[in-house]
Amino acid sequence: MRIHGGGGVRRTICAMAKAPVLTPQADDFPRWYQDLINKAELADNGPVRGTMVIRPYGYSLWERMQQELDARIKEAGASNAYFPLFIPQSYLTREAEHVEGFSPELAVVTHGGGKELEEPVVVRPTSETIINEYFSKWVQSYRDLPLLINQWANVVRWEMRPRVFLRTSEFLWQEGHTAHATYEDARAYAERILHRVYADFMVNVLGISVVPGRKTAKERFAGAINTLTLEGMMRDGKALQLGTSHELGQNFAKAFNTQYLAADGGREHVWQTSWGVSTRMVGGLIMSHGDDNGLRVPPRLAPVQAVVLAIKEDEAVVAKVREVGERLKAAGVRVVVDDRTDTPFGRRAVDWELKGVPVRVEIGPRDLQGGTAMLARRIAGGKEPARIDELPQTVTAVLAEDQELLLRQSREFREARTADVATLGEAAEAAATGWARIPWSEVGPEGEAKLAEQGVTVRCLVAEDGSVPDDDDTPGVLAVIGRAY
RNA sequence: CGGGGUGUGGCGCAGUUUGGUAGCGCGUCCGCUUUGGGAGCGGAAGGUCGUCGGUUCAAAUCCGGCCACCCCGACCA
Repeated sequence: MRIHGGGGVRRTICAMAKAPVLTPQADDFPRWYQDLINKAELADNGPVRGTMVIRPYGYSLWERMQQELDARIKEAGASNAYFPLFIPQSYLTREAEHVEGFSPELAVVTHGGGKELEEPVVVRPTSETIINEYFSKWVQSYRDLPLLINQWANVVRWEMRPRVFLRTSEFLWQEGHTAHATYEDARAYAERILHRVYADFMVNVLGISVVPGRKTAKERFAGAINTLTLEGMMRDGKALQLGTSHELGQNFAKAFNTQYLAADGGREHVWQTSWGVSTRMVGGLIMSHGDDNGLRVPPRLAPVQAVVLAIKEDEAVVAKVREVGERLKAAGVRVVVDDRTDTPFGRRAVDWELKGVPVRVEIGPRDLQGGTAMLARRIAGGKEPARIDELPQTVTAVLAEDQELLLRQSREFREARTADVATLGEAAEAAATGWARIPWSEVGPEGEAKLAEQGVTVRCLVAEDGSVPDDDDTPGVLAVIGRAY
């Protein structure tokens, strides 16, 4: 166990004698992940295989993600709506590739009201089809375009190998669906969502240094003509797709006959996009920033940015802790006061550390004399005295600083574990510990298949300057390769 | 679906080889002492050992069937 600050040799030895709170990442990363989810009270497994119960603290992380994303989505012009959970099976079969992509993982309802249904009903794996059914009614004229809709919902995809937050049979997400008059409009919108909604959120709020890119044909969403992605590197060097934005072309428009009357009187099929991020991001957050002491939540996301702890039962201490809590709250800090003095201090300190709360303000009788408190930083590490009367400014400054620090760590970790290579062999080797960048011309669909045999995939294609290439064949396009969740 | 493994208090496990009164750690509850890094001591509750059958004086343990779950290989946000 790591001791913050100048605890001294005696305390260190004492602490080291105890078993670690979590399985260390280096010992067994998946086990560490599970331990953390349990001990930080993020989630439990549900009774049906592949389902999860999201516990209050875990759900509060998701709620913060929703708040931040919802604001950005609305800023991009989309409106929220809600479509049904149940979809007629026939809808799914209308877009050939789409059905093929999903059929193995569909949950199908065959009975209702005690009778066998005439037509089975599918539990939505995504709402593309049902939304398109309605788009075709709503879109008549070019004046109805663009139509920009978003939905917050749960979806079901029967997973063979589930993992809490990363791959569950039911998960929560946001799915955006849009219809545009032109190919160019649709493409620009898919890119806008990728960069100004998703990447902005992931980089500036989650503090994850994601790589935006384009999926290869093999990795593309069933029914899309182009899939854009944001890939994050987890602390075990594996990749996690944190969000996607698709150009659907006119595939669904044709399948659902969504046409509009153009200004010149011609009938045209609409051009569409769809895009989503899910509760998988909670898993990504854990695996991007977590360490052997628990989660580390970026301040801008944190449902609890600071906790003020009363070290021991003492009237003056508890009164001061509450007062500090009020002052931090007034300064705009999301704060919790922990005055549960019936629980030992060490237990509470460890619990908050596990939950990744960025700042802990610890106040005991000794601190009151000097008008100071101990300020422990979860992200930068360390513990230092801070003047109680200056806490609102100090805490605010620390939160801002550590938000940047977390992003910097994420970026440096990813860069350090990404190798520029020239051959497939080297790429596969690099994938053992991280990612490889290799000219796409060296890989191609054949190389991609060969890598897949070793459990390595092309995460995305990027241009040399880091931008997202317009197509696979642009000269100089690089493939980012790695193992993935 | 192919290969491997496990089913024992809420959780994690030992006990099975060689049948003989069901145990340990964590958690929970009560009491006292504690509270500056997962507190200590004392006491308590809680299990028809996955399930069905067989062998036996006696089965968690041996035999057979079934069920469930987990891990590794083909899909996925």
